[in-house]
Amino acid sequence: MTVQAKPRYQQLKEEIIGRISRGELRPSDRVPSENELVGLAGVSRMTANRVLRELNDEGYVERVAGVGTFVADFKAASHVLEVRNIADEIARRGHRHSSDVLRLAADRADREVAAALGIRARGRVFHVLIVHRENGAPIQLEDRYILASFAPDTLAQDFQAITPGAYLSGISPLQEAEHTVRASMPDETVRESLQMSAREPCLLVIRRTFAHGRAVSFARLYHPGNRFELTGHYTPPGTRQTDKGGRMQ
Amino acid sequence: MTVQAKPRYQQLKEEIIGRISRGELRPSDRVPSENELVGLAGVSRMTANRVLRELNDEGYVERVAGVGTFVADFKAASHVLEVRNIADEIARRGHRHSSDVLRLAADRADREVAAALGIRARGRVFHVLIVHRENGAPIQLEDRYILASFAPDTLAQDFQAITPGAYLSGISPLQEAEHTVRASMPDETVRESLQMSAREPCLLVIRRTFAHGRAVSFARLYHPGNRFELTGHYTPPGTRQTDKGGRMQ
DNA sequence: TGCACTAGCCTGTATATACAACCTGCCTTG
DNA sequence: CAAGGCAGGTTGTATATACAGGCTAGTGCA
Repeated sequence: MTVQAKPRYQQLKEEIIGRISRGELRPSDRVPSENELVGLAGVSRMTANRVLRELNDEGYVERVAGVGTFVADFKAASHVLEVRNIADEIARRGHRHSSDVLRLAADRADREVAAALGIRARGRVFHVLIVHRENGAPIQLEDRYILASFAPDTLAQDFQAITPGAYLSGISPLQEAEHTVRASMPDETVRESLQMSAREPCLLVIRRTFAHGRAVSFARLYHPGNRFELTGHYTPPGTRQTDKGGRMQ
Repeated sequence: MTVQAKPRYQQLKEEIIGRISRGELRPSDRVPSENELVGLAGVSRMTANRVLRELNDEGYVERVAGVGTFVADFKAASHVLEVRNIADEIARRGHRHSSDVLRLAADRADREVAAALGIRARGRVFHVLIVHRENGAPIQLEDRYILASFAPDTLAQDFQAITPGAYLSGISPLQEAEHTVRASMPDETVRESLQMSAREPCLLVIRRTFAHGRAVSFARLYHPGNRFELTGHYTPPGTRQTDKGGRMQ
C-alpha cells in the first residue's frame, strides 16, 4: 500500500504519456518546452529536461534543438517476438530440460556455413548437433557451427550441462544476433531426430550471432510444428519491466 | 569528419561498456560509484549520475541504493524478432503491395474469438479477410476480428488503402501486442487463397492487440512457407538506432 | 524588393549544491 | 555475548545556474 509519492519527473512523464495514449496529443503535435514545463508544473528546468529527455530516449517524442519537442509518430509499430534460449524457455514453463549430443567435432566449413560466418570455405569450425527435450519429448534439433578461433575450447565442453548459446555468451557478453524464421518440411534426418509424424511441418529458426562485429556462430534450430511455438509480447517504447506491478498476468 | 568532441557523459558510458564487452568487468563486478567517478574522471557528480543511471536504464548495470553499482548478468539474452506491418515490410524491400478484401462485415464472435478478445460469445465484432500481395504474388492471408465497440467505423474503411493494423493504431496509439508463431499445414481455403502447392507448410502468426489494457483485435496471419520468412536483429541493450553509423550493412 | 543580421526561444551539456532514503559494518551499550 | 544504534558511503531526486549551439522570425539596412 506504500502511498509513497512518486518522484515529480515520473509523474510528469506519465501525465504526458497519458495524453498521448488518450489521443489528446497526436503525432507531430508540440509538447510543452522545458521552460514551459517549469512554469506549468513548477519544477526546475533540469527536472523538465529529464522528463523530455527520457521521453525522447523511450521513443515517445522527438526533440529538435532550437525548435521544440514533438510527439513521435509510431510508425506502424514493429511488434516484437523474443527468441529465448531453449533451456531457459523450458525451465520457465516449469518443465524438465534434457538433451543428447549427437555430434561434437572439429569440421571444415562448407560453402553455406562459410558464407554465414564470413570466412573462406573449408575454414576451421566446430560442429555441434544436439536434440533438446522437454519432459522427454524432443522439441528442438540444434545444428550449430562455431568459429574455431573464437571458441577454441568448444570440444571440451559438456553441452548437456550448458547450452552452446550460453557457452558462447559466456566467452563474450554483449553479443548481437540475427534471426530468420521459416516454415518448412523437414528432411528425413530431422524428422527422425524429432520423432515427427509425416506431413508435419517444422518451424525453423536460423540464427547468426556476432561478437565484436564478427559472426562467430551459425545455427539452424528445427522445431516440430505441433509441439512448439514462439510467443512474444510487445509493449510500447520504454516500458520498464520492473518486478512490481506485472502487467496482465 | 566532424571531430566534434563527444559529450563527456557519452565518453564515460562507452568506456564502461567497452570494459564490459572486453570482459574486463564481468557480471556482478563492482562499477566505480558516482563519487569515485567524480575523482577518476574529473566530472561533477550529476554527470557521473547520468552515466550510471543511463547504463542502468539500458540494462548494462544494476544499481542498489546504499550499496553500489554492479555489472548486470546478461541472462541468456532473449533475442528479438520484429513482426512488421506487412505493407511496410514490402515497401521496405522496394516492392509493390496490393491486396484484395475478400470479406468485410459485421459478425458475431465465436467461442475462440470471444475468448481471445475477452468478450462474451456472440459479442459484436467486425470480420476482415484480406489477401496481401507482393508484386502480385499472394504472401499473407489476414483473418482478423475487431472489437466493434472499439472501432465502430470499421465497415467504412478502405482496407486496400490502409491496412487494418494501421487503421487500429491510428485510433489509439501505444497499443500493446501479443504474438504466437507456429508452423502448420494450411486448410483448403487458406491454401487456395495463397496459391500454395500441396505439402507446403504455412508460417502462422497469431496476434492480439491491446489498447488501454483491453484486447481490441485478434488476427491470424497465414504466410506461405516458401515465400515468406520473419527476420530480426538483436543488438545489446540500449543501442540507439541513430542514422549516423549504421551497423554492418 | 531582397538580403543580412540579430533577438529570442529552444535543446544539449555541465557544474555545484542539497537533502532524503537505503544499506553495511562497526561500535557502543546492556 | 547479543542487541541496538550510529557513522559513513551510496543511490535517488531536485534545484539553481551557466554556457554552447541550433533554428526561426522579424527587423532594418542596402
